[in-house]
Amino acid sequence: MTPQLDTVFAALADPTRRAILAMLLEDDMAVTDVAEPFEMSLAAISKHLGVLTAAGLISQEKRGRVKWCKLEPDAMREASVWMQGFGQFEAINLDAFERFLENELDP
Amino acid sequence: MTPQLDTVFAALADPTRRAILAMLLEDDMAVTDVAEPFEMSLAAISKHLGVLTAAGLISQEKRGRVKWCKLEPDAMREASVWMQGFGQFEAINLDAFERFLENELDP
DNA sequence: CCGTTATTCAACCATTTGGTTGACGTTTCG
DNA sequence: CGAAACGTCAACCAAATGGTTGAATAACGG
Repeated sequence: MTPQLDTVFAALADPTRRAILAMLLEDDMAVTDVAEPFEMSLAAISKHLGVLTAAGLISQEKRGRVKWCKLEPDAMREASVWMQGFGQFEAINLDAFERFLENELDP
Repeated sequence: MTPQLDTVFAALADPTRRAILAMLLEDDMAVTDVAEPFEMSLAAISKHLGVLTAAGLISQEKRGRVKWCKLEPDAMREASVWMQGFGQFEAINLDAFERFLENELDP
C-alpha cells in the first residue's frame, strides 16, 4: 500500500547504509571514497548504494569515470512523518498532519 | 554499533507490521483481534508481533488466556531522532505548524 | 596505444525473512 | 469433565538479503 515506506525503512535497517548516509551528510562522495572506511568489497558497497538509490535516499550522477553520490534528505520525509504519528504528536490527527506537511513542504 | 536502530527500522519495513502499529494506536488489542483484518494465518501474525516486541515497539501482557498487545511509542524515539539529523523539517513554516497543532489538540 | 582507475555485472553462497501447516499447552465455560 | 477459544511452537518452504570473487566496461593519463 505504501511501497515507498517499505523500501525506505528497509534501506535504513542496515548499519552500513546508515553510516553511508551519515558520511554523505558531510559532503557528496565518489563510490570508491564511500567504500574506503568499510572492511567490505567495493562491489558490496556498490550494492548498498543501489539499495539507497532505489529507496530515493541518495542520487548518483556519473561524471567522467567517477560516480558521485549525493544525499537526498527529502526521501526520509514520508517515513519521518509516519513515525511522528507515534511519538510526541500522538494526539494528532495523522491524515491532517500529512496534509499539513504536504502543503508546507511542497510549493 | 546501534543494534536498536537495526531492529526498529527492520520492524518498520514491513507493511503488515506498520498496519498493526497503526491499529494499536487506537487501542490495546488481543492477538486474535490484531490478526482478524489480515488474510494471513494467526501464526504469521504471532511472528510479526514477536518482531515488534523484540524491537520494543510493542509490549505483550498475558491476562487469562488473552495476550494483550500495547503500543510502546517511546521505542521509535531513537530512530526518529536519528532521522531528524538529516534536516527534513527545516523547511516547515513554524508559525503555521503551531497553528496547526493548536487546532488539532484543542477540539 | 596501453596500463590504471572507477564501477558494475554475474554467478555463487549462507543466512534471514515471511509465510504455511499441524500439533501442542492453557484457560475458560457449559 | 470435556469442548472450544487463545496463542505459540516446530518443521518446512520459497524468496530476499548481504556478502564474496572474477570478469567486463568505460574513462583517464602518460
